[in-house]
Amino acid sequence: MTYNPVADTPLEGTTIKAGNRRYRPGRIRERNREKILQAAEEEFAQHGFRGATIQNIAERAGLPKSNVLYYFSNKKRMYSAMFDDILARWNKVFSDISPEDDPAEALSNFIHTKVEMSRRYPLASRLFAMEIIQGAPFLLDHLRTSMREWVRGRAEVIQRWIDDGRMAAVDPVQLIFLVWSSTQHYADFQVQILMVENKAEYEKRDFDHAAEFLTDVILKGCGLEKPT
Amino acid sequence: MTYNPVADTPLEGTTIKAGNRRYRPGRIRERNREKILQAAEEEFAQHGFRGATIQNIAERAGLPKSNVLYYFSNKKRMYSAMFDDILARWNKVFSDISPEDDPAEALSNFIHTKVEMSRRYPLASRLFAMEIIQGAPFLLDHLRTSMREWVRGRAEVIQRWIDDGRMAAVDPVQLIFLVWSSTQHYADFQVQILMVENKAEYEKRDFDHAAEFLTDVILKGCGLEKPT
DNA sequence: GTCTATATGGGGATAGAC
DNA sequence: GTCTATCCCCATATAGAC
Repeated sequence: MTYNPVADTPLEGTTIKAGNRRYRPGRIRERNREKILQAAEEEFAQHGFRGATIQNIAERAGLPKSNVLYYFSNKKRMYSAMFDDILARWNKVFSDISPEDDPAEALSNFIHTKVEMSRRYPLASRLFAMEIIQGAPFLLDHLRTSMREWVRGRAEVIQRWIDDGRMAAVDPVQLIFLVWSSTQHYADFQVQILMVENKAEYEKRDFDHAAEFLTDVILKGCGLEKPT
Repeated sequence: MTYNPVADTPLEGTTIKAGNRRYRPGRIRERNREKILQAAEEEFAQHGFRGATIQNIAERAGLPKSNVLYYFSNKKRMYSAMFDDILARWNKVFSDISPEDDPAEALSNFIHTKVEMSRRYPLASRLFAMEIIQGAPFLLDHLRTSMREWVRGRAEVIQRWIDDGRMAAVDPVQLIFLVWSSTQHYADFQVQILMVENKAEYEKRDFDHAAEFLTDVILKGCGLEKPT
């Protein structure tokens, strides 16, 4: 495999002079990359890594196949780049908890944020689920390092709350799993939920309702009063 | 496509006489079908419909590829047959609820049964999750009919309990989703859970612990006392 | 019943014209 | 930077030998 010096390189913010015109290098590149990553998210989320085809991604993006392979030299790199994108996006939205917080309020926030994520980024959620189900070949390292650390940190905070008698004594790690699973379900199992409820598509209030329900049950289950 | 008169036909329990020996027709067939379906479960669960290959299924089953295609005339039929198998298996294990039951006991049973399913049939759970995430192309009809009816029936029972003041007023359908999502999570996201908890593999007690945790929180969340 | 050989199509990836 | 043509491999599926 020959190394493509242009593909897979991040963008720079500089401008250069070429011929007579001043232009931002990579303007088109930037837009095409975005279109491709968006299309890849759809395709990979629906068919998994092996089931996805570059041809389909190209069609979804409205670009010729070779163009896609020009921007991302191969399928694996495209898949990785997509996850970098998603993880970065998640880190931005992300809200943390600390021992000083009110447990009820913090937990309620956590649930609402996660439900909102399911609403706004259902594809990302499904993609992630798909990757985990497949054995996390690409994300194994992330799970073992960043995610493990994240869970440990949050679990410690919850344990502090319990030790201080501010909530019922439940396993903190299991509690995190419970919030994850119950909230992601609305994105990952969307089709099932819609079919069972006989709906054509989700509305905003469905998510609000789900968030309320989960907050009610989980907080109460942890011996907490719902915050006003 | 020519119709294969042997492939995809169910077995019969009769015996016939051929030449001198009396033998059960399809003994080998039966065993091979099972081996193939087992292998298909692994392969499809890991890679989805499009990502799975017949070659891989054959290797997992320890049979030549053509042999696999002899028993299941094509990929789609093999995929369908596998789901028929799984749904039948689930229906067998399945325990129902009725308005006369004690809510706490019934809900606790439901949770424990589902966790046990995740433990015993993780592949089936992942397969199902994968199919739903992909938009349920094969199971859409099942979701729209059997599953919808099932949920409605159970939701009615739960609503009766609520109307009779035997548990807190929570949305019955959401409650079913909550039990589904939180219990299946242990099968579907196994890799993530193991990585986060820094474990090499699950043990029986992990599932017992999970079931206890979920029963604690969800029952309490529904204003119920845990049954002894 | 079982396996080999093969037809046919599509997939990823590259070379090179424009 | 962009797109066409093409290579090579692997997939499904079938025909037919054993």
